[in-house]
Amino acid sequence: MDNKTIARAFKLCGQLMELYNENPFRTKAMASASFKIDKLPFSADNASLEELSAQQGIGKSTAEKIKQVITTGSFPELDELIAKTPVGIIEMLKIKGLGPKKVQIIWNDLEIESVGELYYACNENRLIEAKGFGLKTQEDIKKSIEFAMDNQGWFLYAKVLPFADKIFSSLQNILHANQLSFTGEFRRKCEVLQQVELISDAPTSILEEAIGSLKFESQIQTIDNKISFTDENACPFIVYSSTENFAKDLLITTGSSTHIELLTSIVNEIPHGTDENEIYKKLGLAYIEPELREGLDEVDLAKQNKLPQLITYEDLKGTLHNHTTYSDGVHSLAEMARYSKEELGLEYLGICDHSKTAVYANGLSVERLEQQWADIENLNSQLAPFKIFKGIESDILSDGSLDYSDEILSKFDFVVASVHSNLKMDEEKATARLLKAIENPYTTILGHPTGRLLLSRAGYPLDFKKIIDACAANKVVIEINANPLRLDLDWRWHRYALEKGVLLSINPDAHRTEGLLDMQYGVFVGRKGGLSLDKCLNAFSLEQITSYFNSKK
DNA sequence: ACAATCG
DNA sequence: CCGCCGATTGT
Repeated sequence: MDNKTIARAFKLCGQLMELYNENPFRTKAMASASFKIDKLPFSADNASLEELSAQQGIGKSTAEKIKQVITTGSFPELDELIAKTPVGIIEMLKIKGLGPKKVQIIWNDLEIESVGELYYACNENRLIEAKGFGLKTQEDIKKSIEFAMDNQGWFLYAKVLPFADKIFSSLQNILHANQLSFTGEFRRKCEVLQQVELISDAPTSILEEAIGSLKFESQIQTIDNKISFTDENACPFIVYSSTENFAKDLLITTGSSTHIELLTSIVNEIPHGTDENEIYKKLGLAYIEPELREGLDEVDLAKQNKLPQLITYEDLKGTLHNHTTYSDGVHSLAEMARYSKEELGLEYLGICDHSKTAVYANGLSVERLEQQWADIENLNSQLAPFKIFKGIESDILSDGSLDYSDEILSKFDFVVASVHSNLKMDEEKATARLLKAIENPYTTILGHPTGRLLLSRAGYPLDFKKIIDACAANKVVIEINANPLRLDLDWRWHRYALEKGVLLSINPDAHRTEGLLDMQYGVFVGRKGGLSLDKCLNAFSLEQITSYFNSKK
């Protein structure tokens, strides 16, 4: 179990305690325990009680509760609170704009106990009757509920990946005599998906037996050649039996419906073949990587044999945009650097802690910046030829300006500019704000352009063409934020950016050493977008990127 | 710390 | 009716 999941249990406990007006000191302690667990520099899963309680702010009783969460998923106090609370009330706490105080009013005064009822109340204009609620809040809550409803049944790729891999390897062990492959959205590496699909050339009866032998709580259903069940996140899994022609069925189930339509506009019936390569060849096309089979321009490109050579994880030579304990990261500068150099074999590391306005994230004052620079220079002499670049994740302030004076900005090797505050903007305002930041001569990279959090928060609307055109004109690189919750810039805009000559950068936005591994997710969506290594800033060698940064100055 | 909202 | 304070929520 990861620290985030444990932290969530403590957070919920704190919120429920507040909902029932329990002792505010105990409530605060619970909330701070949650924060603390989230920021632990090691996995609580394999830490001892002593190690845990040695942490500032975690006592013996919290340490014991942590262990209980790891083994049982909860602890007695939380269980009791959950037991006396309707599920709908707990769901409300997850809606943006609703905290314990507001939910208490909704429950007690309006006697609403489910998110569905709450939605009706918004539509009937009844929410404004409650104290603390007005028209604006009602609209925000309504939008939040609608966003949540739209995302029902969708799952984060990264969240289902571990379970999908587990199923795959278990099945492969049993079905070693047969072929087995992921297919569908999962094989296309879609950032969010509705189901994980697999396909095998084993007959249904054998597949059924193999799946049955895995240990599942969920029910297994078989219809024709499809076997379905759900995983612990309630994500549906479908396994197809393809006894007839594995390669053809794999191809047909992998591509999006538009991709398949484009293929069937070439020939009525997709031909058979020993593998996908041969089938594409029969269609007069170059082999199309699964990630690209979305029905954009890939079929045309394959026809002209102009498909890009897609980037791979191994192509990445360094990593930009990462945090340390100087701001809100959990690992020190030295730990981040050593991990990048020794564990990942990278040539360089860009450090971009938060700028001074991001106080909630411990953003750096000019004094602390200077300390960090000295720290970096010291480490650089120790770790050479490995290089740490002095960067910053500068807030784009409400008026579009950056967060330090030009004099300070000029001292960074590079600057990632991103929006963190005042996210509620219309398209015109958001576009103008970003344009101003892009036109700032010190901006090197535009960070997470839309501010979206997949399945949790919509980004602000943008005129993407204007933004990308401005990046081209001002030679600003656009980030592919590789955090699996962001994956922003969205891959659907990569092609346009690349056509305009804009470079992209796969940035993990890591807040701990393992966060650097998120670059893999960035590579997946970069491949969907058609990114090749020569257009990816952090696929540049140390020498190349050094001269790139210098040429910008 | 700071912004938006509300009474 | 305007604008300030305190509370709530999010970043």
